[in-house]
Amino acid sequence: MRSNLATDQETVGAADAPELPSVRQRAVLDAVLGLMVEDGDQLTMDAVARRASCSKETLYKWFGDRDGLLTATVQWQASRVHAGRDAVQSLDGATLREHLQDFAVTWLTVITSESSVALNRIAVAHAGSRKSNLGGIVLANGRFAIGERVKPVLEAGRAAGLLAFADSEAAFRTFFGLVGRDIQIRLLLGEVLDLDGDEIRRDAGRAVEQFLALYGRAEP
Amino acid sequence: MRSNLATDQETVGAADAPELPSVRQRAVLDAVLGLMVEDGDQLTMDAVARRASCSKETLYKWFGDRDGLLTATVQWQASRVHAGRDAVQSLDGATLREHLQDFAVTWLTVITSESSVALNRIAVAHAGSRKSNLGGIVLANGRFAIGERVKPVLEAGRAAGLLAFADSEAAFRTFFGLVGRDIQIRLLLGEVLDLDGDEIRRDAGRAVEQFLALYGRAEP
DNA sequence: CGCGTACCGTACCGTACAGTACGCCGGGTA
DNA sequence: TACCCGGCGTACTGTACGGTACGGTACGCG
Repeated sequence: MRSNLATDQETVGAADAPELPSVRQRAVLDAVLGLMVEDGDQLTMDAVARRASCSKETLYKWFGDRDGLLTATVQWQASRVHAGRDAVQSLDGATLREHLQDFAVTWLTVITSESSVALNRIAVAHAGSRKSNLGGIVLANGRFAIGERVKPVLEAGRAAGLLAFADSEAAFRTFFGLVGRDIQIRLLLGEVLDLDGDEIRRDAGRAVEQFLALYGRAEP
Repeated sequence: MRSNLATDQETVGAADAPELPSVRQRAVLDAVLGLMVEDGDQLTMDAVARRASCSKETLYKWFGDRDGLLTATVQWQASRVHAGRDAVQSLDGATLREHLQDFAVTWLTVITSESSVALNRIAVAHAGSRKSNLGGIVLANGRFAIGERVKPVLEAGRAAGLLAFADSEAAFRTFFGLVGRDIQIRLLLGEVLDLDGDEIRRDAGRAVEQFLALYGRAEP
């Protein structure tokens, strides 16, 4: 069921069928991303077609309509973010810390990236008008995806006697708050923060320490 | 040239001059708010004029252009949020807790309100395109305004030996994160959360306890 | 070779919406 | 009474943009 029999690509990203885009289609989606980042409101179908050197008719054939194109773009961007799902075993305090640090760094890197900011802006704007659930998709691939990856780690930490909490969702949300703080909303509202790698690592470290201070147990 | 009495209202909310709107103008701005909340993208100048029973020409006369109207609306909404600035004196542990609880409840109430969500959506969407700094205004009246109100309390708490921190801005940002967590982004992206008063109070209480666990000092 | 298919480029259509022009009314002033 | 003038309603203009139609080109296949 893979691509490259260059025949009859159907509408991509249409709600249920996540049928991955062909190479050419991915190029189009990258063009969309590029336009979003450069100038959020210059995202017209004409501009996309020009940038991607394809015809509008092809865009409509592949993606149905403008919303379809945006949806496909969101999913394409999402698909290259959550790379690996890591199995958790044998946690000691150091590896727990390490895992959490990793998550925090990853998350901060994502939300401070230009493409994430641009994408979230589009999705937020879209959420205002009903129809076409871009916001839901972004949430599912961002906030909720990371939650589903972190919670098993937290639970493993609890199983190993390193953490104490009743509700892993609540614990995760606290972690989320400690990591993100006001960063995302400030970026979305147009403030320029540019954190470099060091700053992100420092921030992540602080968040992890605070989280462990709240939920950690003295290691046996 | 002009008799500057109750006549001759100039353009409102034009960048520098915060010249507060007249009663009639406030009614217009309320109409804008109403439209925003009801259906974010139905916010056309025609719709506003119809809703407020005024002519478009008047809108343009008063507010210059669409951005001016939006800006004035944001400022109008902001002006009725931060009601009182409370002088801080004689903090003991209980009143510190109480103050923080108050801030947290206020903030959660604001960010979960429909008008705030709608307004932030507009501002975020606007921040994508340059020109007209709606995002900055929202930040200044939201995130930063609350920060400026909380930090003196934190510093008073430190002066009273109840809190320990080096940087009040950093401490506040942690507080902010603990209070807001993922709520605002989820709402902006279209999730429906509707927290009632009880839930907000519980949430606020948890955040305050966590903050004090991180920054509190055993009271002498 | 002719035929179908996939796609590009461009011209085109309809509509929505920001912004403008103008006629009319009602109330304040003399 | 006459006359301003602020503001209402509505009709109008220009344009940007989503979506469609169509001609032209390259390529694979019988």
